[in-house]
Amino acid sequence: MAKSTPGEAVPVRQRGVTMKDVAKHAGVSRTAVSFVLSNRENASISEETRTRINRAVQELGYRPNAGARALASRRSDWYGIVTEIVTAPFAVNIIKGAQDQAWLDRRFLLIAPSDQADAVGPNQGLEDAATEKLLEQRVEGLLYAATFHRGVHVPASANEVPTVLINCFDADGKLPSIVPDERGGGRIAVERLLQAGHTRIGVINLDPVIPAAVGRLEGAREALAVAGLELDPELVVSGYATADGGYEAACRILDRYPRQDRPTALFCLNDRMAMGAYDAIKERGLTIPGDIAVIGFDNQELIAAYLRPKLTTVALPFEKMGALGVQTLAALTAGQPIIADQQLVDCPLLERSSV
Amino acid sequence: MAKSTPGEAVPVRQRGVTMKDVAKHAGVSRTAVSFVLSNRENASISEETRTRINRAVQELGYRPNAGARALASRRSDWYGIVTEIVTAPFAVNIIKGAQDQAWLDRRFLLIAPSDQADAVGPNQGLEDAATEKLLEQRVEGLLYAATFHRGVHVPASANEVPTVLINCFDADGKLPSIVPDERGGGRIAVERLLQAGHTRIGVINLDPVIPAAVGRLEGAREALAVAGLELDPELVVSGYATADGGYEAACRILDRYPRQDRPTALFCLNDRMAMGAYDAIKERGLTIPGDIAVIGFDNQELIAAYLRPKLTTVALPFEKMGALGVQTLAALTAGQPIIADQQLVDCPLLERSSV
DNA sequence: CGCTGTTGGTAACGCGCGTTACTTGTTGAA
DNA sequence: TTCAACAAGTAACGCGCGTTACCAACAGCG
Repeated sequence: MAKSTPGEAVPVRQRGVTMKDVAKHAGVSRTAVSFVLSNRENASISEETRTRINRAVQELGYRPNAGARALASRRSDWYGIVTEIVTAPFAVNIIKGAQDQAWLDRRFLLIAPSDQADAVGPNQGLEDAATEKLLEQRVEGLLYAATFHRGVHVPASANEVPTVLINCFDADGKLPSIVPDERGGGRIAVERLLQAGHTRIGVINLDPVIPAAVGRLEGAREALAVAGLELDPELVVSGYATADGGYEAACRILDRYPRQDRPTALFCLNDRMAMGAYDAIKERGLTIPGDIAVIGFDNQELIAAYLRPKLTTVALPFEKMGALGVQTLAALTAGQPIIADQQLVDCPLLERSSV
Repeated sequence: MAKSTPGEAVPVRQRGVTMKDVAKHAGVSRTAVSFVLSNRENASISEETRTRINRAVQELGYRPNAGARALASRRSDWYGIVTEIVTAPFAVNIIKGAQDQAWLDRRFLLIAPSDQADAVGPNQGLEDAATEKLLEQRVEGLLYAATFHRGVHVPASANEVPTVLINCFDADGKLPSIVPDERGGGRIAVERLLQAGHTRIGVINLDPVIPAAVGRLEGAREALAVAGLELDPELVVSGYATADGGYEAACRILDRYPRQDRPTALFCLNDRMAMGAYDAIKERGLTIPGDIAVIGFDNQELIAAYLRPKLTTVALPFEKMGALGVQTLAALTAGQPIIADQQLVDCPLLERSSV
């Protein structure tokens, strides 16, 4: 492999070229090479030897050894992220956002999978396996990312390096976290419906105890209050967070009232349920948004963008949360104090065609 | 941080505990500690000092430094994967499969993002950035993973370490790859429809030139041939690989024939198009699978499992391909010869309710 | 002329660990 | 009693690099 084909344009990389080789080839000391490669300000190297060294680097195809560099400099430029997202990729854009940001900062993001059970539960032992592995790699900071917004307990060893939680928060309230502004999202959704003239709005709710449900519903109430309205408890129905759950909940709401009392809009607290609601509405010969407007939450692209009509929904800012997580971590590792224990990220409204 | 609270049950980890500290604490040489920790067979250490060392490790909360170990032993236990999947997470289960397998093998998978343009195109320069970074980390092997089955060019530097392609293949035909058995998938889909009694089958095709379309269609033809049937070219319509594309294509097929000549089943070459086909069918007052059976491809969970009725489809074996990629890479790095240039992985049929 | 400051480098140490070569103490057989 | 064989460990080197301390040559200045 990597045979030296004569006449090749690309520099032939030899395996195992070290700084020493570069130094010899350039006729200087290894120290000089190190100085040039790390662009030291105060080191005095003449322009001529500098170019000679750079040429040697090119000719030999030298590639720095990140591990050795980390060992000597005592900084790895690595962050670690522990996440169940690899297992349940709903929120994979968190990883994308974090990756991109880390890449921009010239840092490596080590991704370690955690079983969902591990991340939530108090079961010590297995729980720390991923964290432990990351610390063995001498990551300079840790991120924990969850697929859905909730409280978690992180392993104790996370205290050893700066740590930031993404899309979840520390149940013990000690670590900084990045979470979606559920309330703002709920507010903006209902505001949109109000603006379209709807005053009788049905809500298809999630399990009422989870942070997402609590926040989004609270936001909905706020928006109604501003318009001088109240949320009719009868119009709020809960169901399983699935298409079937949404279908059933929508059926209950739609069939409960005579035509003139029927809600003219449905706020579905996630897109999967909206998907089911679509079916219930269409089955009854009603049109979207003509007879019933529908607004979702989550912006699960595969659903929202492909439903017919396309679903207007509130987006969970996964990518932004990932990026912000890395930025916060960078600030922390740079020694800056924690800004806030819980940073809220906007959930923007995505207008499509269902309102 | 990590303050020593007296009376704490958990061992208090001190930052920067090294083997030397462990050795001192146990009253032995650092070499002895190294021998014990790496479980050397031929090293002779008495059972008593062995336990003494292990105790010291516990008490001090020693954690090995993976980087230093890699430097000294000249093996990193790291694989790198370059992928656009982080950007377009459709095939994220490839990463999951690879991760899990690597984790089982006690190896770390470094994930580096590649822009889609980079991975395909011949644009040198930026193209290699991810690969270069990974090689700087001294990964022992490289994986390249694509979101959809196609030919790619990998950067030249990939030659320096064993390399395996996942869900794509080397356009130059030099590197081993893991790809889905599209033809087998097409065959099994049509076999299922034939078995259910359908003989007049419409096909909603993708862009006819991509490997997925070619293979799946070929498989469909094979299955029909076994039953003594031929694929009616008129029944094959292409469209954009979206729900809208599927909707339009399905409309064309459904409206073209009088009722008795209408196909009784649709083979949609991906699930998104099946989603659109559902709408076209329902709009015409037809039922699934009563009037028209539908079978998809890809098993995009968010769609297939939530459509009503749930979509029977052929799964792309992302997770398996990821795992097999790592296994193949492990074999290669262990010095075994390449088994085949292109390993096909089965696409299993997932029975739901649309046939 | 001696002195100081600057330019352009180099020698040498250590990061944390794997590994080889070597030492010491003990046992058993000749 | 002597010597080989083994058990139980240690000293020392080097992996590839960052970094500090040092050195030589030369210019400028009084």
